[in-house]
Amino acid sequence: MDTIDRKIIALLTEDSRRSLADIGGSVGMSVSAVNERIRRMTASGAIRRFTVDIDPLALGLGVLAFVWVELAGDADEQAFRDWVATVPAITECHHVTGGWSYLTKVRVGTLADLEAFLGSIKARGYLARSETVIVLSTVSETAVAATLDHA
Amino acid sequence: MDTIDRKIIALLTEDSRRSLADIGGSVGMSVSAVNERIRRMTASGAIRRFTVDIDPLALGLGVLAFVWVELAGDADEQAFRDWVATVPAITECHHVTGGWSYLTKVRVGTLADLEAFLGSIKARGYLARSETVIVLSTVSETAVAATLDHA
DNA sequence: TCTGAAATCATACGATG
DNA sequence: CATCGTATGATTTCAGA
Repeated sequence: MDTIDRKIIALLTEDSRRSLADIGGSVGMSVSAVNERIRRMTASGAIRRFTVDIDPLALGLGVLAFVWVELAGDADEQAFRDWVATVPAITECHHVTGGWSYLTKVRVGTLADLEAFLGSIKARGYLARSETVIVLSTVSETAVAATLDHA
Repeated sequence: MDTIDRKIIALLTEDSRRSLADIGGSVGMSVSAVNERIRRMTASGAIRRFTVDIDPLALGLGVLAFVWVELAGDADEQAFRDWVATVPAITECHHVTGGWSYLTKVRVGTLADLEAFLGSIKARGYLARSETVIVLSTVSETAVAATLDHA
């Protein structure tokens, strides 16, 4: 993972449909060298996958919220984690420091959907308490490799 | 945006390097029809871009934190938003309901970097107060279109 | 890592329902 | 108007050095 790899990642992050020739021109390398580097980064897991960035609104997911969760004392933590992975509305779930156990990021279509979602967590008995913060607007939401200097 | 469009999005989210022929086989359509649909969704903004999903660790970004921000009473809110967009460490920034003004998601290499980052916010005079929550582990972090049923 | 050939693919176009 | 089949130019892939 050298400077050239990082530059390739930055270029692919911008547009992963760029041709190998195009990328090669930007980093001063041949098509096959670039191809080999991408293959290696994909194999090592540095590049997790080639994907598309979708506008949530296009999928009818106009409501974004963060839900803080404190698990009930008798809750099965592993069962909670397994369940989280199966719920489409939960796009992120992090185990965090501070007064709460988990922070989840939730995307749903309407506030009614959000209410239903919160109800389903409660119904499963995972919750000791929770707090929901609704996003009014998003200032920025960028990929991890937006730039090359991250000092 | 019908069922077939959503299926195409789901397939591209999994692997955007799939060939049009492959996708066409999955949705029962010709190469040209699939191509036209992808072109249309890209033009309309439903597909924002083709990109790669990068492992933050591969870029040396091993520390993830959420920072709650309450802007100072005399802070220039637009200046804050503009500044946020220029800081590589800030991967997300949302205007939220509740006791805080903004929730930011921050990725840095080390806790020292995190400390430096917090210092730079303070130095700019934006803050009335802030609270930092550090992520211990991430249970899930999926794309928005992971499935087709989001009811 | 490069060059060059071979295979695969995306794209454009006219036709069809 | 969306979809299709075909032709063509571009692109990825793979061999050998």
